[in-house]
Amino acid sequence: MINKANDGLSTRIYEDIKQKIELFEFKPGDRISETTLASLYEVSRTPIKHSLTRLENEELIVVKPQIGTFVSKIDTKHVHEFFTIRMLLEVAILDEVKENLSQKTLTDLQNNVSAQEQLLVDAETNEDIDVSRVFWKLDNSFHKTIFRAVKKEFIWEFILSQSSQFNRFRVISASNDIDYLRTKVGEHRQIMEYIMGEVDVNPKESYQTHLFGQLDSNIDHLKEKYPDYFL
Amino acid sequence: MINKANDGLSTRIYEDIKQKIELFEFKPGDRISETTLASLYEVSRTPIKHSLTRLENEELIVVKPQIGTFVSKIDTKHVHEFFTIRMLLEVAILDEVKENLSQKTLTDLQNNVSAQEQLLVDAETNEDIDVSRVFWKLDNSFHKTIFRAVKKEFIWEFILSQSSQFNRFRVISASNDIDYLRTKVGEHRQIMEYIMGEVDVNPKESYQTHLFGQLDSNIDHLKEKYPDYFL
DNA sequence: AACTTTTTACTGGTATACAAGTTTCTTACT
DNA sequence: AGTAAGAAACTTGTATACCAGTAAAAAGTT
Repeated sequence: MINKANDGLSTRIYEDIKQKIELFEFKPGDRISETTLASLYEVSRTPIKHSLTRLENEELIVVKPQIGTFVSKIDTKHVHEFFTIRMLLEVAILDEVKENLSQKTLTDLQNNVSAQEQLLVDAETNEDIDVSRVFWKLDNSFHKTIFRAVKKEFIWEFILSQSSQFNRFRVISASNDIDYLRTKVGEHRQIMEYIMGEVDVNPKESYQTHLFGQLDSNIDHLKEKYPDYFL
Repeated sequence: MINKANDGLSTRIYEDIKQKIELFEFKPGDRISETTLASLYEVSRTPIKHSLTRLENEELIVVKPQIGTFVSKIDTKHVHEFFTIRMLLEVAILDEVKENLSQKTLTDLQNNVSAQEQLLVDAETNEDIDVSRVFWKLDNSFHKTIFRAVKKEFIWEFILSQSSQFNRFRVISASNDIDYLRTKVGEHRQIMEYIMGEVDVNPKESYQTHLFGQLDSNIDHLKEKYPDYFL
């Protein structure tokens, strides 16, 4: 293998494998041996092992010595916990956002939510658009805007850095269940209206009631549909 | 989120190096080459590299290809951000704790805070006791109790798993500044009294005011004392 | 046929040799 | 002495060979 002055042969491989896992090209439970990957990428086992170590730390794979390396199954308990932490952090800053609401933040949020709602309408009549991909891009932007409004983007960055496990869950959720997206959009509108002072009820309550209920029923539904993907 | 991993050679080495870094046996900025470590532990570079990869993911070391491997300097921005997230999560559940306060939780917290306050008294008259070590053990127990009270221990476990960077800061803080500990104990009593309903003021406000101020002045003080340890 | 033993192929863990880039010291020249 | 070119001593990155343990297929035994 030619060495092309890279600071990142193993980094590129790491990112590629990670993407394959998150897009279910490598499915939960799949065996991915070091030698197989080495011949796939036409490198030796060394950079592969380096990549796998990082993926193991993110719990996207499980290495069983002398037995094999496997794509980890999705731990729904972890998904639920991640979701809880993410919710707590966001709700925790909402009042601060409300107090420091700038015009720019407001229009950003309004435009974003409008785009989300329009996407749902378009999805009804047009099968072609990649609803999932577009939605999660808007979703990411929505939440980042909120944290940026109080100069705490780092919290959102932190959440993203911990979301490897959740990402897979998100992919199979959104791609098949438009009702799930509808609930998320409703949630976003609710958050925005709370920030704008149009409603007084703290979103934390509704999170805890029907939104977590929605998450749990979604988990149950996906467990039936893809029983092999879950722990 | 904690990686249990295999209890193998490289895992033991990983934990040993990690401890050496957190206890400043390997100081921020120190060069720790793979070959040096290999001869130190009397193994080859392979398991060393495996360990270093994991430490690199936790940002406890920085690897510069073809140049060297260095113990990372403490990023005070990260410490501040970590502290913010930790505070937000804890404050976010306080009201829930207050509503579901059990007798056991209450006595656990009271005993814990009493032990902390007694420790401060003892520290005045007895130079021998390892104040730092005892305090942080009590501190850990205090916070874990709070999260357990609402069946959310996983949040505290999550916080701990992200605390590598913060741990080093904690070590040099506590070992030299009893005033810092005094503030922390006061903070703990305040949290407990809020949960007990004895005071109505939400601890979030006091966090934001003098406790974060205390943190910042502590950072400044440590930066003067150990200029080489910080970024 | 059913059970036990042995072989074989595969796995990740480790040690080692070499490649490629950086730094530092040495050497040669002015 | 001062400067610049060059050799030598580092560094981590990668490839490869071998080790130890697992598991399943193959062979032997009853």
